[in-house]
Amino acid sequence: MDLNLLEKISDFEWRIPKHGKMRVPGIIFASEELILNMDMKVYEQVTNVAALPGIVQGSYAMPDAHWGYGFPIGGVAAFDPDNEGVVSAGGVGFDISCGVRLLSTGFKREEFEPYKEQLADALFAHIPAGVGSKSRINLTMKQMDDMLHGGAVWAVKQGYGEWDDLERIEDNGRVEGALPEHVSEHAKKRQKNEMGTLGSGNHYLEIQEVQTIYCEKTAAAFGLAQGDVVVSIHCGSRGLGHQIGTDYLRSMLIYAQEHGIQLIDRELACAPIRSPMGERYLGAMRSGINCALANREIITHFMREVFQNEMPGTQIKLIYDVSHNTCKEETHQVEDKTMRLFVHRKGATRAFGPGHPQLTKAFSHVGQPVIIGGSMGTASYVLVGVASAEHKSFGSACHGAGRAMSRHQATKQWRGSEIIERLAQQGILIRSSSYRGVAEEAPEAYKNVDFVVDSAQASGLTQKVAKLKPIVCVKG
DNA sequence: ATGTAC
Repeated sequence: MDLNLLEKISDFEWRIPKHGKMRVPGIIFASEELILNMDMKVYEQVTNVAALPGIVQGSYAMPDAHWGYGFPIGGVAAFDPDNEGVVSAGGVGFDISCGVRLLSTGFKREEFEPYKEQLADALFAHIPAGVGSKSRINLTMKQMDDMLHGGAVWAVKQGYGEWDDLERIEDNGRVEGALPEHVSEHAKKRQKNEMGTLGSGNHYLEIQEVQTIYCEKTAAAFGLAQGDVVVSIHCGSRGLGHQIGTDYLRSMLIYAQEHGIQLIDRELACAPIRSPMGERYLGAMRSGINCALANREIITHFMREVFQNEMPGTQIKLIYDVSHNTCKEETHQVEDKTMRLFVHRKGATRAFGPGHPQLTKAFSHVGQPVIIGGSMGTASYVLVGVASAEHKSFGSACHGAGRAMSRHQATKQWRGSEIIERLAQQGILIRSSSYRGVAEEAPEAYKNVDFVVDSAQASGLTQKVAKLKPIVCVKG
């Protein structure tokens, strides 16, 4: 991206001044180096989003931003429902409520070391992963609707997961306002036997070691100490979310045509929040969120079964579960006004600071855990929400490393088998059904997650708590 | 991300 197009606010905050059809400025939170390496497409997409009806305050890009469908991945935008505000399927993303959860195993690295090979094999055997992976759970259409209403709460009621998990999931494991009747039959059929599956792409289940602690007090509040063995699960709403995105993108395009709405980019198809189309999408999207929350809960259950078999007596506790592809109705302060807004976070994590009324008791005094999934074989981070993010980004932070290179380009440059061998030499075990998938996820195909997280902290969006180093990675 | 193109 050309720095000459931006106004520098600080070393880590840059403004795209309002021009053309923009209703608000664009703001990119990143170091000069990250911005120089960002695609011009990010500039275009942040600018296009700024022109959507009802957008409030700014169109934001996080330090991990890259080119996405319509909205950039790493994009945050909030809309006023009472002033023409819209909801956009491309603004949520196709993998609705894709997210990461972090769990503690109670083991230290030295205790775990002798078990790592057998755990890697058992997890890979027990948890379905890869393109089109199928589950041993097969839901009826009635059960699908119950799941879409109930999210992780439904999963726990079915015997997958533990009751104590729920208060450690965003929205306590289930969002209100899901309307499964607005999810197509086709979407539900695709998902019937995909509950508890990892999927492919950048999704994974990883066993990690807490390598560095940046803030002892917050780490202790989260239940993390140096040398602890933890598990991260990164996945979303699988075929269901994707089908909802596909269905509503088409419907929103037709809606725009019928209502004479001019779209700068067809990929930004959207509908007013206060319209039948907007309400139907929101109801379907919330069903997608519940599906992803249930999916991560079921995968957690399968993972706990594996630990129970291989290391009997293990108690695995959920630390937190965040989503990073959502649109949520939230209360925010805009200048001196309190507003109800619909906040799109696409490849961006909610990051509420201490004292935020939506946080559960466990985190109300310390701030929300923000879990950053790094790329395969590289570090992940645990961050904490800070109050300053509230007025900067509607309480949002980055979500991962962010791609630096397309999947196609990555497969031309690396071979999966070589990457697995190289990581094995570093003591990192990869288990995957697809060499091509591994090549697409080569560490070098991503931005440096350290730089992304440092930028997020320096720009006042979040604070570092801990750095996690991979030990075992089960990939799709 | 995705039954990696209806």
